[in-house]
Amino acid sequence: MQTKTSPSKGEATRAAILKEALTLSSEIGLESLSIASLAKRVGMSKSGLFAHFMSKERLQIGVLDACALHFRAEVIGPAQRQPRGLPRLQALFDRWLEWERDAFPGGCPFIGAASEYDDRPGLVRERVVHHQRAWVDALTSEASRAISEGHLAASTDPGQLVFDLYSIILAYHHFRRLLADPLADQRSRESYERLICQHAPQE
Amino acid sequence: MQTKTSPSKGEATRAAILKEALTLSSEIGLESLSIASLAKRVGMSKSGLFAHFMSKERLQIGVLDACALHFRAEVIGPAQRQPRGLPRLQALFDRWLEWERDAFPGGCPFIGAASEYDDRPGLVRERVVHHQRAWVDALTSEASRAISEGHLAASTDPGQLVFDLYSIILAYHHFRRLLADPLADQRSRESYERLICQHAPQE
DNA sequence: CACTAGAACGAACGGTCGTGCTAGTTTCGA
DNA sequence: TCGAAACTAGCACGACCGTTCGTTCTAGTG
Repeated sequence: MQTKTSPSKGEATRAAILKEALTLSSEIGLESLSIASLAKRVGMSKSGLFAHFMSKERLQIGVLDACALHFRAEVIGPAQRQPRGLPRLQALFDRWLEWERDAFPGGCPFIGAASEYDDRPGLVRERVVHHQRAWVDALTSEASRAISEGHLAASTDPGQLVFDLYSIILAYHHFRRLLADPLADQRSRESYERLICQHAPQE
Repeated sequence: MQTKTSPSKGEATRAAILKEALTLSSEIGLESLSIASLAKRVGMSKSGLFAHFMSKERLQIGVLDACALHFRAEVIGPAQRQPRGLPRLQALFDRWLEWERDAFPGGCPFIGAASEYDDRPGLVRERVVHHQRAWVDALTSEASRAISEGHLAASTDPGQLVFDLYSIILAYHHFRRLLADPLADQRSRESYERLICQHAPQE
C-alpha cells in the first residue's frame, strides 16, 4: 500500500533529481542546465531522467517550483511565527538575506533566472514572473499591515518600501557573489536599518 | 592612406560585429550568444566572423570591452562636464539610469553578465569583475569628493553610498525588465532622492 | 505461476555548438 | 601597379544538445 506520505519510488527520484538540479542551476543558470550533466550528477541515465519531465522546459519549471517550495519553508514559514506587521516584515527580510547567502552555492536560482529570462518569452519566464510577483505581493501586504498597525509611518508607500527592500537583496547578491565584497553583509544590514528608521512613525 | 581615425576595413567589420553582438547579448546573455546566429545577423559567414576573434571567449571579452567603452562615452564622459562632487555624482547616476533604460533592448549586458558569471570562473568573469570594480571605484571616488567638498555629510561612508546607489539600479532593472513595473522609473528616482537627502550635510 | 505497470537503461536521431583548414578575394602600402 | 597582407567563404570535424525508441529490470497483483 502507498499513501501520500510514503511517496512512490518515482516521486522519490524525482525529488532527488530536483534537489541536484537546484544546486546545479544556482551555479550555472537554468538555461545552461543540461540533462546529460544533471543525469551524471544524480547517477542515472539521460533518458531515465528525461522520462520524469518529458521536456527540458518542464524540468526547468519543476526546478522553479521546487525552489519556491523550499523558499516558503525556509523564509516565509518561520517568519509566520512573528506577530504581523513590522516584526514579521523584519523576520521576512532577515530570513531572505540568510537564504540568499546560504541556501545554494550559487545564490538563489530566482535571481539568476530573473535576468536570464527577462527577454526570453515562454513558459519558464512566465513561471519566474509568477513566483516573483507572489513574493512581491506577500512583502507588500506585510508592509501595508505594518503601516496600518502603526509600526511604520502612515506616509509610507508600501510598494516603494518593497522596491527598496528588494534592491538591498539584489545589491547584496551582486557585491557578494560577483565582487566578493566581504562587507556586503554588513552593508545590506545597514541599508535595511536606515530604511526602516526612515519610515519610523513620528511620535 | 590610413590613420587611426580612418580604420581599415577589418576594424570596421569588427566594430559592426561587436555592435550587433552587444544588442544580441543584451537580450539573451553573453553565454548564449552563438557565433552562427551572430554571423547571420551581421550578414557574414561563421568562419569569416570567427577569424576576427579566434575564440568565443575572446569574442565575449571583446563585447564586454566594447560595452565599457560605450558606457564611458554615454555615461562617464557627459558627467565630466559637471563640477566635481555631488553635481557630478548626480549626473553619473542620472546618466546611468538612462543608460540602463535606453542603451540596449535587453538592458545593460554587464548586469546580465554579472549573474551569469558569478559562479563561472575564467577570463570572461575576470573581465566582468574588472570593469565592475573600475566603475564602483569611480563612483566611490566621486562620492568621497562630494564628502570632502562638503556636499554630503562628513559622516557618510562612500562605500556604503555606492552600495546603495548600485542597489537602486539593480532593482530598477529587476522591476522594469522582469516584472514590467511601470512605476520602476519613479521608484528609482524617489529612492535616490531620499538617499541623498539622508546624507545631506547638517547646516 | 503468469501478467502488468512503473522505472531506468543504452543506442541513436537530427541539430547546433565552437573550432580548424584551405582556397579565393579584397585591400592597401611601396 | 604589384605583391604581400588582411579578409572572407566553404567545408568538415568532434562534441554535446534535447528528444525518441525499444528493451530490460523490478515489484506487486490475481
